[in-house]
Amino acid sequence: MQFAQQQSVLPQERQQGRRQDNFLLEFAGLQRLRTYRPRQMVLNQGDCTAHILIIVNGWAEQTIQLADGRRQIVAFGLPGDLCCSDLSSRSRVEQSIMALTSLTVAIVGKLEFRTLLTGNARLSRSFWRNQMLSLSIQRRWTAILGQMDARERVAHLLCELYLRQEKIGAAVQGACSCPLTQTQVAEACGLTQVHTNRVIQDLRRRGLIELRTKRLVIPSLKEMMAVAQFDGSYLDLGDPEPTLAETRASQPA
Amino acid sequence: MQFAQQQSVLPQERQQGRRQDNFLLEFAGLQRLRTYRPRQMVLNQGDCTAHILIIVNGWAEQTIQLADGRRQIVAFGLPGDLCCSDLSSRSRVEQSIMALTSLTVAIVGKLEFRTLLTGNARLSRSFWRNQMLSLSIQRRWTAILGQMDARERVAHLLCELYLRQEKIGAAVQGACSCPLTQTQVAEACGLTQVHTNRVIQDLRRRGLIELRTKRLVIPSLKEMMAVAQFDGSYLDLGDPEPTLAETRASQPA
DNA sequence: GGTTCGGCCTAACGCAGGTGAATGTCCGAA
DNA sequence: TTCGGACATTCACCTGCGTTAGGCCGAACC
Repeated sequence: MQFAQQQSVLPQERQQGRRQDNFLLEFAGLQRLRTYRPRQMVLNQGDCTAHILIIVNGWAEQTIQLADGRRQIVAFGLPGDLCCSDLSSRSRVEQSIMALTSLTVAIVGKLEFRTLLTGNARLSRSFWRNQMLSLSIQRRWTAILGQMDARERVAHLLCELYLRQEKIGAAVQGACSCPLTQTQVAEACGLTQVHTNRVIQDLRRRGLIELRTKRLVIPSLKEMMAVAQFDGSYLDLGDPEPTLAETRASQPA
Repeated sequence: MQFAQQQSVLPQERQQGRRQDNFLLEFAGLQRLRTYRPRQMVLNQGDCTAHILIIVNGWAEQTIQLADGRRQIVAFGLPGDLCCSDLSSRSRVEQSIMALTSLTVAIVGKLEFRTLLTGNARLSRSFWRNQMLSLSIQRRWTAILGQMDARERVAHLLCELYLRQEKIGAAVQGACSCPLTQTQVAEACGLTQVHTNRVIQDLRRRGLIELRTKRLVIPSLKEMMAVAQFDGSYLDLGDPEPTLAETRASQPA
C-alpha cells in the first residue's frame, strides 16, 4: 500500500513567521511536497510505508478505528508536525491520516531521512523534540479522556489548538482558525456529536468562546484555561535553545 | 528537585530470559542502580531531572495529576521501559513516577546517555524503538479511553499487561503477575474503584480471568482479546531485526 | 428550481457509571 | 490477641452523557 494518489508536486508558499524554532518546517519546505484536498485520506490504518510525512501547510487528523467501527481522533497534525514518524524502514501505521483542510506535506524516505539526521544536528534535534512533544501531548490526552468531563475536555482541546497555533504564529489576539466540525471535536474528545453541541453552546453562552465558520475566538484565554484546568507546560518541553556545548552532542546526531 | 532518597546501590539480580531483543535492559543492568520500595515516589510531577531512568526490575506507574487532585495513570513501567526519556538536558517531568512493587531502576545522566547513544548503534536503536512503542501505546490508550466502555477498558488493560510481560518472558501459560490494586486499575482505566470492582467480578463470573493476590490468569487469551477488541499490533512495531545493511544507519546513531 | 448532502441544532428518554457510605477480609505490627 | 490500615465488596441513589430521531440551513449540483 502506498500514499493516496498525488495531487500536485509544486512547492507551496512558505509558512508565515514562526515564534519558535521549528527547523523541521524549514527543512520540509525544501523536500518533495504533495497536497491533499479536504477529507482526502493520506494513509490508512494498517498500511505500510517507507516514508515519513511532515506537515507543511494545513491540518490533518490521525484516527484509530476499532474493529466494530468506532473511531477516535488521537492527534491533530498542524504545520511542523510529523506523521508516521517511526523510523523503522517499513512499519505499519497504527492510525489513519486524513486531511482536514487543504493539506501540504513533505514526503521523505525513512532511509534517506535517517542519513540526513546523522549529518544534521539541528534537524535531528528538531525531530526528536517533536517526537517528545507528541508523546507529551498524548500522555496529557490520556489524562483528559480518563478524568475530565465533557465541558473540560472540549475547553481543553480548544485551548490546546489555540496555543499550538500561537506557537507557530498562526494565532493572534485570541483568534485562530479551527477547521473542525463539531463531529470532529466530538471524535477527539470521546463524546457524541449531540453532547458536543450542548457543550459548545454552553461555552458560547458563558462568553468563553466564539466559534463559527472555521474560526475560533477566545476572549479570555485565562478564564478558558481555568475551565479546562489547562496547564500548558506539557506543550513546552526542555531547552528551546540548547547551550553551545550541546549543539553537537545534543540529540543523537 | 532530585530523585527520592536512595535505598541501595547494589546491582540487582538480572532479569530472566527475554523473548525479544531488549538491549536497553542489558545495558541498564550495567549502570548505576537504585531501588525503591512499593509506594515510594521516584519522581514528582513538575520536578526537573538531568537523568533518565530505565526500569530493571519491578513495576512503576506514571500518573498525571490535575489541579483539583484527580489522578490518571498514564503508563505502567515494566522491566526494560524508560521513564522521563526526554533527552533535553534538564526537562521538567510531566508526570509523577511511583514504585508499584519493589523496584530497581538504572539512573543515567542525560548528557552521558546522549554520548553513549552516538557511539552505540544497538543501544540507540533500542532506545528509539522504545520511544516509538511508548507513543504507540499512548495513542492506543487515547482510543480506549475515548471509545470503550468499562468492561472493554479493563479487559484491554489486562490483555496488554499480559502480553507485555510475555514479551519480556514474564508470563507463562496464561499466567502472569499483576501487582495492581483495583484502585490502580481504576485510575488507569478512567473509572471509579467501585465500578472497576463490578467489572472485574463480571469478568471473573464469565470465566475470563482469575485475579487475586497479585496474580493474573487468563484461561483463554483469545476470548479475552475478543471482549477487549484487542489487536496487539500496536505492541509490535517495525523490524525486530533490521537488515545487515541497516545496522549502521538504522536508528539515528 | 429542485434535490442532495454536510453541518448544526433540539428534544425525550434511558442507562452506564459516578457518589457516598457501610461492611467484610486479610495481614502485619505492637 | 488485638489493633489498624489496605483492599475488596456491596448497596441505594443519582446524573452526565448516549441514543434515537428529528428539523433547519446553506452550498453544490443537476
